[in-house]
Amino acid sequence: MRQPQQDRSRATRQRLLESAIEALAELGWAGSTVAVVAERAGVSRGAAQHHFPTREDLFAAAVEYVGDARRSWTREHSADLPSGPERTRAVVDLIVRLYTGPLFRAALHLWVAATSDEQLRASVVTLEAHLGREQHKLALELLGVDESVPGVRETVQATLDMARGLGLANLLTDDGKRRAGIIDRWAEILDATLNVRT
Amino acid sequence: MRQPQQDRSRATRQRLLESAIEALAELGWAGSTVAVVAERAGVSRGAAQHHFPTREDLFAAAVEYVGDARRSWTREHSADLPSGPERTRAVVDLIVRLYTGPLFRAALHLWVAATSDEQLRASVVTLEAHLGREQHKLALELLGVDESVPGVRETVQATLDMARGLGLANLLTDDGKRRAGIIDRWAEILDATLNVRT
DNA sequence: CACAAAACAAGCACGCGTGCTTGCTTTTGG
DNA sequence: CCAAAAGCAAGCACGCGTGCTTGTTTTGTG
Repeated sequence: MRQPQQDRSRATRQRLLESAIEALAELGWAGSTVAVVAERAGVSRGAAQHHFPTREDLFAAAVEYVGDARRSWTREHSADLPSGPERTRAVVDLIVRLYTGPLFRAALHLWVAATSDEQLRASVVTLEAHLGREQHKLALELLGVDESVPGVRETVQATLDMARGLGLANLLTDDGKRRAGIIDRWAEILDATLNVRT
Repeated sequence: MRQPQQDRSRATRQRLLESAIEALAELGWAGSTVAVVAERAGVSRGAAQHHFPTREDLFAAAVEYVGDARRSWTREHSADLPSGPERTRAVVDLIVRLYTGPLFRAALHLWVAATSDEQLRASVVTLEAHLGREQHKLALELLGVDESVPGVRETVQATLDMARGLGLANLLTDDGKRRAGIIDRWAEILDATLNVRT
């Protein structure tokens, strides 16, 4: 891919991608028609097809895009975290919010769609492998714990998996209050389990 | 619904439902065409349509069916659990297996499909509300803990949510070894956190 | 200023899944 | 034993989404 001289083209492509993940989160895989995505982006179907010849191409790019978006969201929000005793709770909350936002919804639709689409599956598993490792490292860092201590690795992974599960539970019904209690409790458990911070 | 005099009809309906959730787990929502389901059940499309006039009717019934199946699966497997110190680990393993089997895969496809289908959504949320409560009560019972103790409720719910998350992670890639370590660790944490058993 | 290439718009044909209709077979009840 | 009803098979029409082709506008360059 060479550098597009037209900013307009870039902007259109960008909007197409944003509309794609937006539609994915709202309407699901089957509902995210190229026509729908194009309409949301404010361009014609032909224009969308110009940028992404086939539907597969569009959503393959969308996979990358949603990965980047989740990455930057995490980076953005992990900046301002308290450092006192309530840090653990804040970190858990951040992680859970990562898995309950619209980006995760889009990613979830991508996952299940990838179940029955070989092409998509390949894109998604490689992305999720990278992303998963990154999130794990970030969680270690934010919690200020050492992975070499036995049990820590599994505990952190369990935290991430629990966050995924909470996100899943939040799919159909708003789960806010139940979630808050669980986050509180889990933060307590984490502090009691791997309290090796200064 | 009156009692069907023909066993044959009942059997056909049964096979239709089983094929539906089987197709759901393997091919996903969009791939589970009524033609596909009918073919898997060994009946014609018209026969399927005779039992379930519309596709919605078929999968509405499938929602009930997968709920019953998960219920009976749990009941069936919760019978033979050890009672020694390794019971906690066995219980956690059982719960996680409930969320990693084909039944959960089918349910997951149902969930995400229900995201963009109002009819289906209604069926799924009511089912999941009941089922969730049941699983929670069962988990309390199997673990032998008292919900009135503060924190216990949240901890058990966290366990269920983590199981959901593990099931989700198991969607695209086989996750067996990683899962085993997390289950071990989780059982340790549970024992340390809510050890009120004799 | 002109020309070429890219971006974009609009329309068309094909495949496919659903729902309906028609005809046949088997079972149930009088 | 016969008629009515239910179970079941096969075919058809409609809607819709995708991919392709053609035509128009905009952008960058000699």
